[in-house]
Amino acid sequence: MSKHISLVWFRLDLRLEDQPALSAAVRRGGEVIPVFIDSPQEEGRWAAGGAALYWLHQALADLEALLEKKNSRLIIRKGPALESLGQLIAETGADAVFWNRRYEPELVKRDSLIKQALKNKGLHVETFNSALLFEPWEVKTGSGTPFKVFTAFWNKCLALPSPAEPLAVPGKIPSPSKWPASLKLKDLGLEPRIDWAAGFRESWDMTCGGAAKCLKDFSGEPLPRYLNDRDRPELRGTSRLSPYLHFGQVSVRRAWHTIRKEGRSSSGYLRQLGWRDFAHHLLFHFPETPDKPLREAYADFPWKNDNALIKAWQTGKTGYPIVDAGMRELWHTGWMHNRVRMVAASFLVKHLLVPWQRGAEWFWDTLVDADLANNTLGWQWVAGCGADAAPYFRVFNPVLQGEKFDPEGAYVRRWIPELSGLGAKWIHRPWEAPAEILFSAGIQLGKDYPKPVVDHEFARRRTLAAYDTFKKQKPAEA
DNA sequence: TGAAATGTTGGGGCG
DNA sequence: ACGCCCCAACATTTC
Repeated sequence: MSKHISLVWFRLDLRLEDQPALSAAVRRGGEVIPVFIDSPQEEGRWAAGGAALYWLHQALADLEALLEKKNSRLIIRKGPALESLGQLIAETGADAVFWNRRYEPELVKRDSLIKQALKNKGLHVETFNSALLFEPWEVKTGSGTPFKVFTAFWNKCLALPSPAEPLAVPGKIPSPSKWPASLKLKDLGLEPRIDWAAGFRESWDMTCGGAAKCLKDFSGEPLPRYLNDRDRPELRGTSRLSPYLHFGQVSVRRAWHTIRKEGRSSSGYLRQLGWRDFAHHLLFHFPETPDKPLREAYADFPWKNDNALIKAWQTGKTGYPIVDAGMRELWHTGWMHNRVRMVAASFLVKHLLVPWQRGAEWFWDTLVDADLANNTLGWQWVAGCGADAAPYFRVFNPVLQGEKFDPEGAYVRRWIPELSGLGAKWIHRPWEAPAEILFSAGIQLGKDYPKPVVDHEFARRRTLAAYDTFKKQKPAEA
């Protein structure tokens, strides 16, 4: 009997620690061939956007380096996944394929077809959970249905057996006698032609080492202060783990156990990891939600699609400092503080009445942590049309949110330098500042910084009125 | 994981 | 001393 040859198909699990597919292949014995296949067309409308592709490139470069230190390699291919795997199997004589599961609807369908096709060819195929604390189908209500309310979901999760301890990095990854051909990472063209990513590089170490450092740093001083500081965008109060978790550069089980060891102060952050699982739970059970509201009646909401306003929002020129600061942080670093995400998203949907899908698309293209489950949950939550959503009539006041969570204006001043001459009293409402204050701050409103694109009070009443009309038309669902 | 409008309470100024 | 009013502070309701 010939020896085993196993393919390990890397996807959003670009690490060696707690990598169940890799560990299973190593444990099986024989040769192990790590593979990455670039096949964006199979992810359909929600193939990774620009910011995420940039990160993906760096993450793959890091994974190549980590594998080479283990005297292994990463074989890179491009094209339909099944075809690419089939070619590799033919070239190498592989008799097994291992991978970790993904939960995006297009990929669930594709992967189950691939699994069946490979099994039909007599291959050994095994898939694993590498991305979640709890699999979407493990968590069920008493009547066996998926959860739609987070707290109930999370209580149920906490009653289940705790997620497993992370697996160690394999000691050795046995190489094949002959490596199959591989593309160069550069050949995938994941990086932009024009280098717009300087701000990303300043802001992030996009490697597994960077992920480990991020987790370690957060689990120290910031963690006990998390519930106090997480809403303060000028502080480093949040974990900033989201891109690492998305690309699997740190295992969520590693994060879970590291944080939990810190004791009682950890539950607030663990709950946030719970929201991440909940988002995947919803995406898996309600696969239409990236494009359609979970509460179907909202499909008929009287949205507006004003391209000039959308552009103002995207470029951080709405005239509301907290919104604009967030949108500029996003553009520069590929990330936005969560509190500001809520405010900026709410502004697009409720002040400008732009369909939440437009916002989801922009975040999808610009966030390095763009994740279909989280993005979908977040936008439907803001629009009031999703599971456990904010009621539609809950309209964030961008001035009050700014004053509450950026009381000194430090965050606004950092991202909107043209306002840096204003003090805390006016920085979140420059249009109300006395003329002499604006003058001495060197600001000509409407020139250096825009006047508000819409009046808050007007917008608030308009959105409530729209909701009211709409609700009457759709009494059954709203 | 709101904000605004409305309602209630209680202290103090003042006739 | 007492009632009245004002209004800030807080609570509740409504959107």
